[in-house]
Amino acid sequence: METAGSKLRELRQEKGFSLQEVSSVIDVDIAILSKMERGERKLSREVLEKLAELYKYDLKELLVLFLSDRILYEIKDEEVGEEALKVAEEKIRYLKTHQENRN
Amino acid sequence: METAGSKLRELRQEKGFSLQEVSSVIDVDIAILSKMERGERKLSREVLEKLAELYKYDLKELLVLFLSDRILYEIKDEEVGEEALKVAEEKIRYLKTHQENRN
DNA sequence: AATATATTTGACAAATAAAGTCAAAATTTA
DNA sequence: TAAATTTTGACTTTATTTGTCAAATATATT
Repeated sequence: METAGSKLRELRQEKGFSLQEVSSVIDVDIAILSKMERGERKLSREVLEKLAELYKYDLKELLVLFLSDRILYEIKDEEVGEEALKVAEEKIRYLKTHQENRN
Repeated sequence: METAGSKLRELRQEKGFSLQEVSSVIDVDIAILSKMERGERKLSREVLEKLAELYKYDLKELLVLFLSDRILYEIKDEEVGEEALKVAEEKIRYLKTHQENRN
């Protein structure tokens, strides 16, 4: 299953970067990068954005993976997970039509 | 929009409980209950379960609200939120068919 | 209006979780 | 097998969450 981390690893390898190289460019510890790519540590939005830029890859596409990973984490072990997803969809549409996304 | 908190407040009022009463029964501080009902503090699963029992209300239904609130929180300000939801749905179906929900 | 009851607010402390650092171990590549 | 790369784990620091409490506010009752 494709995650933001697995996608980032794929991109890094395609570009031929080592973790060390990436680490020094974006100033994030190698160990953390390694863990983020493998999903052992939560990927931060900040790192995601830096890597999208470094790899010249569409940030939105990565964000979709990133957010769907987080959503999945909330519901993966839940019996009612799918239903919760549907309700969340209804709610987000409601928010959009009612412009209640202030601040 | 209905949230787990607003539903719990509604149920409490229907049953005629005060926050104090609920507080002493389930042993959670009044201030926290007040905040949880209004969404100012994250509702915990533990409290949700205790209240479902106290109010004799379907836990699964409350869980759907609870989880959808959490999902919404992840994506509410995101341009690609809806797309992320759809991808999350695909992923959860994938996990279900591949029984990768081990542990 | 005054009192009692109920709820909300905010400041603070305690507990928990997340994020960062580093070196040794393990793995992969040349 | 040596060099380069990646992974692991222990540890520290920082940030977030959770709990506690009393004062402030709001709502009900008499």
